[in-house]
Amino acid sequence: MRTVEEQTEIIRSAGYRVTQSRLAVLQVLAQAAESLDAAAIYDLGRQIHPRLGRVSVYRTLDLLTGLGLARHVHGEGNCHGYARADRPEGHYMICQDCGQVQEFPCAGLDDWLDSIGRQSGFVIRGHLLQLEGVCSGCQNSYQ
Amino acid sequence: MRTVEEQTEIIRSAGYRVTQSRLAVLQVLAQAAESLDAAAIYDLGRQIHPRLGRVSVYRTLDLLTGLGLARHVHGEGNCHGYARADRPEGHYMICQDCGQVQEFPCAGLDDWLDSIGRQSGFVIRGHLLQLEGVCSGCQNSYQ
DNA sequence: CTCCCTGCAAACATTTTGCATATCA
DNA sequence: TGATATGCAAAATGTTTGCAGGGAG
Repeated sequence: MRTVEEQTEIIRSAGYRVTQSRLAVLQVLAQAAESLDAAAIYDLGRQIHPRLGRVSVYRTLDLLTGLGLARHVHGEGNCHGYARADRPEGHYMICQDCGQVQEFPCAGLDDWLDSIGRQSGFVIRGHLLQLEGVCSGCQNSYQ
Repeated sequence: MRTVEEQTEIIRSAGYRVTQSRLAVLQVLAQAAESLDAAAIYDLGRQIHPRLGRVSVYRTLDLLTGLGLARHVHGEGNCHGYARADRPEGHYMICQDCGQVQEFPCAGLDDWLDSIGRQSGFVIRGHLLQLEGVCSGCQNSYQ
């Protein structure tokens, strides 16, 4: 889990400025366990930086996505969500109850994908594996 | 691969009417190998049924999705795409070259998902596995 | 001090709703 | 024939662009 300071250093060393707007979006994504859409990031970001504009949210999300600090979360429910990206993209679990996005161990997946590719004749260049279910925290809260 | 006739029978037996608009959308999805967004379905559908309206495209896609005859295709490129659905949803491959969407054999996936659930404490209720790559047809055309 | 980045407003694109009419069963 | 589904128009929603001013380096 990268700190916000480490993230700002990535922005700076890529030649971009570290601004109030960008910091606000970074902090919102860092604090939120669940994935958020642009509107939610805007609302939460205004609590940190009241002058934040919608436009900067979109532009910042593009920037962060390009730098690998954020990523899209797709799916039936939240098609336009964004979450911070710390690890290799492509695998995550979304809790249907609390909306939290978490990574999961993916040992063995690449081997399985290789065999799928061989069977189907498809050259696999990338994948998106998203699980939906209930996280351990929400399971406990039902007791 | 269900025929359009079989699909219309599913619509009819679910208590819905088989209309020109719904037929046009069905035929567009049946003819298109790749996933299409609402605008593309509208354009192509008008060639079949010129009086087709945008609204009916949206409403028909909702209906077909509910009946399991169509499904959303998400992903970085085409986040709002729709494709016909013939088999259990959740697994498909998208060709980065021609845009074709195809199913792939998913033997062993459920076992793997079970082990992921056990390791992570996550109760897995559904999954979305989307592979991106090059289909065998497009590989051949490079030769 | 300079240029990048911002926020506002407006343009633009996409999806949903209201309602009178057409059409399927 | 009667209820469902349609298409138009307009509203609502979500995203992008133009531009003058502000803030990071």
